[in-house]
Parts: sequence; structure tokens; C-alpha cells
Amino acid sequence: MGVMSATPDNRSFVLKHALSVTREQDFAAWYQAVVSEADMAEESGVRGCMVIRPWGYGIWEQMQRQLDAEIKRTGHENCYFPLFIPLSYFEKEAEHVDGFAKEMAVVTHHRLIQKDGRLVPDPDAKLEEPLVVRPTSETVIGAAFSRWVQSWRDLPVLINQWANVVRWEMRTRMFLRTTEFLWQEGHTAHATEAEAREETLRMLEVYRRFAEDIVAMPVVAGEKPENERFPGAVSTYSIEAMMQDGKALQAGTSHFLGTTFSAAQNIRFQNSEGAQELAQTTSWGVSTRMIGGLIMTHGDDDGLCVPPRLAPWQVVIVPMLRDTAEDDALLAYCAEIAREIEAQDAFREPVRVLLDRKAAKATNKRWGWVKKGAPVIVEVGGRDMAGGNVSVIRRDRLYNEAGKLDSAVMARGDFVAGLSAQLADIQSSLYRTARERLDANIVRDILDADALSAFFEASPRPGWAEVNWSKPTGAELDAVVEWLKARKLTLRNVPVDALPASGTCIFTGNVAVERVLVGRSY
RNA sequence: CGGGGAGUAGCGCAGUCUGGUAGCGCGCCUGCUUUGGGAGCAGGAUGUCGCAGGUUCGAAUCCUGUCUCCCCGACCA
Repeated sequence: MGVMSATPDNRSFVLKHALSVTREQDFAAWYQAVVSEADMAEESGVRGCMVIRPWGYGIWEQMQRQLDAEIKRTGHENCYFPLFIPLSYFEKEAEHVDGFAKEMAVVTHHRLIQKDGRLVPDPDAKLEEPLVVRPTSETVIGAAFSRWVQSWRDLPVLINQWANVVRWEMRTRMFLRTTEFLWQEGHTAHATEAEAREETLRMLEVYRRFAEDIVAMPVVAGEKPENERFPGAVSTYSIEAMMQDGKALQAGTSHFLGTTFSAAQNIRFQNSEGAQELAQTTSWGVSTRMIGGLIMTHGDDDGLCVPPRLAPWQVVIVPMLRDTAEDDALLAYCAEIAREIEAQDAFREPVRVLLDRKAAKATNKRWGWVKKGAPVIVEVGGRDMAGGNVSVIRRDRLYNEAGKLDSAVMARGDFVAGLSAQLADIQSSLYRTARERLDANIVRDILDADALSAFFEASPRPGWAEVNWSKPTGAELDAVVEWLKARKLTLRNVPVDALPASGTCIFTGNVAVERVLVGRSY
């Protein structure tokens, strides 16, 4: 428990925080502290799987709701495909198999029997064909597309599903890489390559806007280099976000799959000239990993800080109850304010407000909401009520210049009237801070490999470098990737809005053709 | 999956070497005091010591196996 406290020896104030570990001390431990102290998620007893608690899931629901609206607005329809995929579906596409074979959970039996007091799979109930727990649904959705698509008039097919997927990862981290995770996966089929490529970039842009406008997390949208492509993709694009420790987080991907899956799953259509053609497909996804990105973008040493557009409760009212007869009047006063707040709009929706009636000590409730990151915390005590006031804490500006908790006493009417603007200001302020951090931590003037090496060795949290490169392939690319790996670096993406390349490739010395981002990554 | 660390009350930990009735701090419950703030005093509740075997009169402690978590690596849209 951190408090503002005077140290007895020098009587100076020492700023302490709600979390027992700071970002500076140990970023990985700080991240875990936020996840648990903000009641977002906890361990489940199953390797790599987590229980997502109401506050964490509530944030996911806000993400879902707003991204789903955008997915629908761009012409896609939701549907649902099965969790179990026949093993043979994966065998149809070699590259896809290679990519996922090592991390698939497989169902082999359909019944348990008692044996020596234990439940074991019944040897007589072995499945003829094992079923894979979906790691992604290209294969099963491709099989459906092959049934749905006959003529060029059936195209495009534009669908999306919200689902859970399982990938048996070797090393897991809450939200960032879990064995089971939640996501949406969009899948589309088109008549032409141009149309499919346009779709791939359209959804990349949807993700970029979602990350920046809703999550307030600035990203760099770009194309992944060959070695980072999705298994089976012709082109893979990503949005990359910079965490507060300077590492990159791939926060969304969009793939142009060409005819890889239509060839494997036989998605053919008759074109207007009567000839058979393979459809061009795409897929794209955003997952609960985005919540990890949210934490490491906006979290601070007092916990999470949720952008208003994602906050399950944008305003939390904490009455300073004293276990006296006056409590009822105080609660009535708070309820009245809550009703006024609900009648306000922010971001063209009614403001989400909670009156925290829980029978806990007010100060504990307040720090609980600070750690959870509710954007605006309103404390209301007897003196506030008497004066028609409220005491307002902005989560993104907890402390004043003196280093004390900044609680602003405001006339109740002024607070309510200004709330919509205040929430908008918090949203844009969080974005601005993160945007400035991103912009300030990408260097673009490194011209040789030694300087690149030195740049990343010079600081524990170096950020990224955007450098000229010749876009090598095959063995030449492998050599570059190895060189980077020895320095714990990875190629992130080639930003779609990067400056034109000039001069020579920093790795190969050949003529540079584009500019690629290099950084440490999650 | 390899190397290292860890699992004891809701949380953080001591106890394990050297086997002998399960401890501390915070939190929680009750009462009193306090009241613009992360309160004080007193009393109280809470444990299959991760799980399963084994050794022993006796196991949190010793042995074997196993599960889970954390760090590093390998792996990874």
C-alpha cells in the first residue's frame, strides 16, 4: 500500500504509489501487478489459461462492441464456426500445417471411464479422426466458402466471427500470449486480387483507427517482412504499438492470402466469361492481447488508466459513508447526481456511471478505482453535499504539483455540465501522451549496422529504429534475422506511410528499396 | 521444450538445512473511539503447508513423481 507520507527524519514528502512495484523498478513485475491489482484477470490452474474478471472482461466488451460496429459498417456479417476442426483440414495446406502443427490441442476421445478410481479416456471411444481445437479458422471457413461460392455473383463473401482459439504456446503471459484467447477473425473471399488486397488494407485501417481512436494507443501500420508472415499468407500487415518499455506489440494483423486457401479448400467460381477461377481470400484479427497493449500504454505506478471510450464505468461515485444516519441523505444526493450524469452524452453515447454503494471504507474504494483506472472518480462527503459540490479526481492526473492527490472541489452543476468535455479531454490527453512517446522514440537517422547495434545497446528502453533496407529474401533475409536475433531485435514492419528509401541497405549494403522498423518485441 | 527460482490463511512472507500439535505482517469479522480521508485500540475467524506416492512412532520439513506460476533461452499471425 502506498501513501503520501512524511518521513520522520527529514519531514519531506515522499511520493508513494498504489502498486508495490514501479515500471522503473521491474516492468514485467509491474505489468503483472496491474493485471492482478486492477482485478482484470487471474490464474486458472490450467497452464497459460486465465480467468478474465469482470473489470477486464468489461473492457473487452467495450472493445468488442465498438470494433464490431466498425466491422459491420464496412459490410461484414457475423457468424459462428465450430471449435473443433478435423485434422485432415490442416493437412491440405503445407505451409499452414508447418506454422501451427507444433501448437495444436487435439481431441482424440469422446468418453471417459473409471479405472483404478481415476477417470481416463476410454480406449474404445477413440475418435476415428482426431479433432483439433481451432488455432484459427482459415481451413474450416475455407471449406464453407467452397460450398457458398459458385459464381462471380456470389462474391465477395464478407464474414467475421467472435470466438476463442487455442495455441499451445511454450511461454505465456497474461493477455499478451495465453494458451486460450478471445478474438475476432474476419474472413473474406473476392473475385480479384486487387479487390482482396484492397480489403486487406481497409481492415488494417479499421484496426489502426480503432487502436488510436478507441484504445488511444497510437500504432504504426505496415507490411510484415517475409519471415514474419502468417503461415499461408502472400502478404501480412500489422499494427505495431510501442509499450512504455520501448518494446513493440503486434496489436492486430490483416492478411492477403491470395489463392493459398482457395486452392487448398477448392474455393472456385465461374467468372463472367464462363471460366473457373480460384477466389482470392483475406483474413484479419484482433485479440484480447489488445488489453495487454492498453495496460502497457496507459498504465502507471498507481495501476491501470482506462481511456473513457473503453471504460466499463466512465465515472464512479464514491460516497464517503460514515455509518451514521446521514448516510441515507448522502446516498440520495449521490443517486441524484448519478441520474444527471446518465442523462449526459459522451462520444455520442450516454455516460456510463456507477454509484459505488459497497459497504467498504471509502478510501479503500477510492484506491480500488484508482488501481482499476476509472477515468473520473467522484468523491462525495457531507461537506460536499451541504455546499452542493462534488470532489473530482481525474485518473490521468492523479497528483498535483505538490505531489498530493489532486481532488478538485466543484459545484455539482458545473461538474455535470462539463463532464462530456472532460471525458473527451481525458481520451485525447491519453492519446497525445502516448503519441508523443511513440514519435519521440523512433529514430530514423541510423545509416549502418554498427550504429544500429550501438543504439539498442545504449539504453535499456531504446524504442525503435526505422532504417533503409533492400528487402532481402530467402537465405539473405535469414542472415539478417539471425544478426538481429543475436541482439534481441526483430523486424516489425514496413510502415505504409514511411519515407521513401534512399541510399543502401543497412544490413546487406545493396540498394535500399524501402524502410523497415526494427525493435525489441513482445 | 531446456536452464534457474518458487508454491505455507484473501495478499505478502517466515518456518524446511537439523522431522515433534502451523506462525508473522497486511487484509477480513466484532466492539469502542475517530471522521475531508489509504485511521487508532481491544477482541476474533480463516490453513487438505500445490497434488500423489514413499520413508518414519511421527512429515510443511526427508525421498520419488507430478501440476502450476515467475525469470532467461528456444519457439511463436
